Amino acid sequence: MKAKYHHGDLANSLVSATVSLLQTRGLAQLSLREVAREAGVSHAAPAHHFGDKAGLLTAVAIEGYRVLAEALRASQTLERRSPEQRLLDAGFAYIQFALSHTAHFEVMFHPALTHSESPEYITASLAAKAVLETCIRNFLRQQSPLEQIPERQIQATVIALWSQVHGFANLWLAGNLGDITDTVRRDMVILDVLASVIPRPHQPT
Amino acid sequence: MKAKYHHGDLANSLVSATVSLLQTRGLAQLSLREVAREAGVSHAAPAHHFGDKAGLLTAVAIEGYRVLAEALRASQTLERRSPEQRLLDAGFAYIQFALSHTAHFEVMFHPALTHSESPEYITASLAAKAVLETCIRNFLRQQSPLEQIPERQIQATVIALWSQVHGFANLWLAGNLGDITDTVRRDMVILDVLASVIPRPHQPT
DNA sequence: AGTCAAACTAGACACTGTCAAGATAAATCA
DNA sequence: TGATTTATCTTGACAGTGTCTAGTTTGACT
Repeated sequence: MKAKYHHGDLANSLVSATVSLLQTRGLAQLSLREVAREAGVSHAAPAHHFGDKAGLLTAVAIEGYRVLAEALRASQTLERRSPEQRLLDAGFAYIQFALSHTAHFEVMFHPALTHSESPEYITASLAAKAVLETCIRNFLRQQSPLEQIPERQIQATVIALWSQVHGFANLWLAGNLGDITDTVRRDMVILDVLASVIPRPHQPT
Repeated sequence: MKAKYHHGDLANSLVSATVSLLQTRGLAQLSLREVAREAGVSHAAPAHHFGDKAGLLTAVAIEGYRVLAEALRASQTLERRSPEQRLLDAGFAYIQFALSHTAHFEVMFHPALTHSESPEYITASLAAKAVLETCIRNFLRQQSPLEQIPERQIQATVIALWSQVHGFANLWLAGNLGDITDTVRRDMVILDVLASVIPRPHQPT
């Protein structure tokens, strides 16, 4: 806040300003110069810290992956929950994150906007995915504790459930589920949808 | 192709050029001026036909919805298919469309890029969604022909299945399913995932 | 043939991302 | 402490962008 030459924590301030502007103006209207203006620095300051626009958005995405991973972890700490409930909790947390952190979410899943090959990005991304996978593995293990589930089927389930919640969030954010605006009904729809996709005791194909 | 002053079919040519450039350079690098260059006209020609950049992308999105609707319809014309197979056909067609028309798909589901409130857009969008919904309704009807399925559950199923294939396509395009690069295994994964989400005979919760 | 509207061009403006060079403050070290 | 080095940030410039206005060309219609 102080108007010194050396800001002190400019990098973080720029990320915050970016997220803020993404939420208000949207991705298409975002400009490095406006971010700089919002943070009260010169127009070239962001480039110094992040290299280029993609670098700044990379920082946003990494922050997003960390928040998502933490939200997924926190969703599993409730007590006295059945395996199904735990899985629902994870899916619900994923969707909650997407809908409440639209700026992060959008950037996270558009690798063309970021330096998605950078080590920090890959690390953060894989870490979040690992938490998600653990949730599903725990569910499968508790659901059929005796028999060995083939790895192939586990992977398919991970992809299926991830696709489910991810697609739901995307369609919601894109306005394709627009009939349901009421906030009360919204939670019910999410639960309905999530509940309908929990794998039943599996029959081999 | 003729270098006349009046191009004759410039609007369509511009849409084609846009799709072509989206596939090669990507959304972030797309510029109206390059589209104009690609089509061999002046830099302001696109604006005349489509108003602004969003207008041009709106035309791309509408074209996408039409192609998608047609692909879904075509997927249901195979003979001697079980209800489950028909549903798989529809889901498979949706994913095939997304992966083979990435430019359209990306624009279709980012309403901020387009004039998504325009009548033609809404019409095309709803038409495609209606085809998708019909596929799922047919499946549900044939799966349990005697009992009445509550509309609420039908809607939840539509959202669930749509989310599934949509999320799968998105994750795939974003590179989050990157472990699977082999084309042969790719189809198997898609089928695995799709098969794992077909609703079993439903038990009330 | 003459008129008019549509199709397209030409030029301008403010804005953008990025680069090079300079200014300033902090940190390091004698 | 004082000098120097280093990271931080500014300034100015450049090509490229979307869009606006005014003009030019063409085809169609009476």
